[in-house]
Amino acid sequence: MRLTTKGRYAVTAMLDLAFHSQTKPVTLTDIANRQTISLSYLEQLFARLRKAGMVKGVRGPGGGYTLSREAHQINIAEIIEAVDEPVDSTKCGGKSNCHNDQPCLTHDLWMGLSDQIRSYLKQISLGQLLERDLVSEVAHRQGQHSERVIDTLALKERKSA
Amino acid sequence: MRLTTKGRYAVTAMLDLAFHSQTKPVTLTDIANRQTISLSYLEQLFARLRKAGMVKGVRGPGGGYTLSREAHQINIAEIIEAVDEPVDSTKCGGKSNCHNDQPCLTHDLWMGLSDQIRSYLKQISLGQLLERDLVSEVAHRQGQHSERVIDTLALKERKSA
DNA sequence: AAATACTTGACCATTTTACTGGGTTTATTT
DNA sequence: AAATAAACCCAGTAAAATGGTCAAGTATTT
Repeated sequence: MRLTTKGRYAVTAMLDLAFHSQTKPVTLTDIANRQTISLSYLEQLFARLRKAGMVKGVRGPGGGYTLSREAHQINIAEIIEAVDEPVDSTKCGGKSNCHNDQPCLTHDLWMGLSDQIRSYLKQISLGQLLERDLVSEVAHRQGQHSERVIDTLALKERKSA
Repeated sequence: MRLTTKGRYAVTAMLDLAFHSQTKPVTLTDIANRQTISLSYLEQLFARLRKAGMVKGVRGPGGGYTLSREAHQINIAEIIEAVDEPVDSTKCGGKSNCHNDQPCLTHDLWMGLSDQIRSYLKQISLGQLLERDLVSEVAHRQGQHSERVIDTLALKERKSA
């Protein structure tokens, strides 16, 4: 499990999509404008998200993207893994001749950590992120009330329309 | 909190150091050989780890590096943060004029996740990683007994001497 | 003094990231 | 039917990060 800006872009875009696609598909152009991510980069990311079966593309005017599952059925780990190239982090490439090499031991220790993080992110759904749990937590960190955060989202929706 | 190969290298090297520096300082050359990391790259990493106060350099013949704290007093999060350039992941650079921008809202949602991961890694010490907890967990995943894993470490120590 | 070992800085190749720009298909709207 | 709006596709590419090299130091111990 790697955590890079790429994964953050993907999660950000999915959050935006989950929030705005309640009624109708959302165009990548809209997401690009709201989140200040380049359109073509979003296309790359969504090509992977689509192949991973997390979003559905609707062509033609009035089209865009929608979640192919409910927001609570999509977890953060799978979003990140969908866009992240699976890097072979072993030196030996997983060859079985590597049983007694110390690099592979420490590598395994690291992988153990990585797995812990993955399973943690697997427990968190897009829906949860949007709902009170983390929103209110963030709001608290910012010394705001969660109503205000929600208002902010609604405000932006109108502004970008 | 980013999780990249750089952080993995640092944790790997610190694990090696913690294990081999029980009695005397360990040279970066030794770590480089055992872990197949380039010496110069290790030098870069350890320069940061030293500035972060996690290791001490001992100059002169017989010198090398030692932990400046006990292995149980060093957590994984601080190792990673020591070598990771703190990337400003906000678009607005944390300016206060950004209160109502949605990029900052989703950014904050992401940061909330990131904080969770950080605090998780903060709970895990180098010492724990070396001891039974995670070693046996890894050994279990590999279908081995932990004795065998420990043996592997000892084996390498002799081999590289 | 000599050997060892850390320090520092400049440099560089490769890979990944993030983006640009050109298409093509599909579906809607007029 | 024509225009249009959108996904979808693909080749290229600039910028950044990664991982590494080289060289000239400085400090310490023997």
